[in-house]
Amino acid sequence: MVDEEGKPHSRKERSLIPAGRQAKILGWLEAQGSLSVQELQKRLAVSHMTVHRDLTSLERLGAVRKVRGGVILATEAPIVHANREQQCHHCGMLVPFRSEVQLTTSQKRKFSACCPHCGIMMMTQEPEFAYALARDFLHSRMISILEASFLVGSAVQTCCMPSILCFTTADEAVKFQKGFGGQVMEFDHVWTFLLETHLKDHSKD
Amino acid sequence: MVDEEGKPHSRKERSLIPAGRQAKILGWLEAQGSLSVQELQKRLAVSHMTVHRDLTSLERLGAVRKVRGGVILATEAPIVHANREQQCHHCGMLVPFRSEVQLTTSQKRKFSACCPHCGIMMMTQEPEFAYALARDFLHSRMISILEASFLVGSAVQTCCMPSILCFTTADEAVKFQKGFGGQVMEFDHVWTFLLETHLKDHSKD
DNA sequence: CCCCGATGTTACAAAATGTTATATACTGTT
DNA sequence: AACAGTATATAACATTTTGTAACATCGGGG
Repeated sequence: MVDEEGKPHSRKERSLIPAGRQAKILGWLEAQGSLSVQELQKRLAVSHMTVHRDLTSLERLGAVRKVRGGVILATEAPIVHANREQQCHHCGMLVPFRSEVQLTTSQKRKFSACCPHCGIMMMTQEPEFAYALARDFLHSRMISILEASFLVGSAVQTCCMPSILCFTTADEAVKFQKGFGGQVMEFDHVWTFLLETHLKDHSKD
Repeated sequence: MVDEEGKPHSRKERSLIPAGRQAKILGWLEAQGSLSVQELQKRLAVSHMTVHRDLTSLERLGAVRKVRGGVILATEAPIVHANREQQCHHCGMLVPFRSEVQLTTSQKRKFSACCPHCGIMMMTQEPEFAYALARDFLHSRMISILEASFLVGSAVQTCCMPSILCFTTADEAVKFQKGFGGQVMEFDHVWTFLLETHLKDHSKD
């Protein structure tokens, strides 16, 4: 890359070290959601390969997601994970598409659970899980488990007992409850409910 | 290649990467419900083909529905996500896991439909289809479509309109109806209902 | 001096985009 | 209803852009 100064390999006046560049990239991303490699190349005044190397580092850290043409924040990445033959990290059964829960640790490591029951239990036992997605029972969307509403103990059985179904809104949970019974709960409520249930179970023996 | 003003292939300063464009489209759709291809072409400053390609991507993810002239939000979130890359033989969309229908001809040839709507329409038009399985909406089992009960026009939208959900028993269909409305029908009833609907459409003249 | 890490350069394959041509659906007129 | 005219969608192709790999260059530290 030849510029005003001249020489192709003029690196002397780089204002930023790699860590500084990457911090800047993250800051910009927070502000605008996505950035193109072209744009970054210009802003940082480095070659496109250096940009790619920075992005690869950030991606390894789990902070961003490389997409063709640039980067987006990892938190905005579309969930397009194919449902492979994956085992629940709590009970070991194969994860059904319908009730899948994806958990992410603070170090961005990913785990799967077979249903909200196992997913929330994993969260109670491992504070590492900062973040989790659950699949909405009606629409099959993945939604934040913290925002979801749940129907506990309805007539619709899932893999684990009591069955816990996940809904995007409390309204839909209530509508479903009309036909199939059970108890509508928010996340915190399910959390304490499960803890109590399992404590009871354990103290029985 | 022409240069000066009207260069056919001048893409120099694209401000957004594909992922960014698609995010914008979704954002706008959230705000206004529908957008024309023309409008998007202008706003994003790309060719209509690029708009079409973006919309096709989003449609494959299940986020939007392409209609002639533009795109609408798949508001009540269509049941998304195909496990495999299989197309409905009736409408061509990717077959969602949730509402899949498998049809078998008397010569044992197999076809897929995206939902009971398309599946039953295929059966009305092709007497070859001796046999079909549909996926139960609650339990995700495949059951004989002839034995199933259906809930037509409930508040839960699927890929095609009116939405048709498939249940193993009429009892479950009725329970579901309590919360989400619609009309419970057996197979024959759905068959005539669909024929009437489509005849009406065609014989308006 | 040579090694090592970071960076730039180049080359090439893959993806994205635009252009054009053609098929398909709408519109309005008769 | 039939027709032509218009707009939109799709397909095929050419060009540009991008990603990756391999290698070259710079600068610092033993």
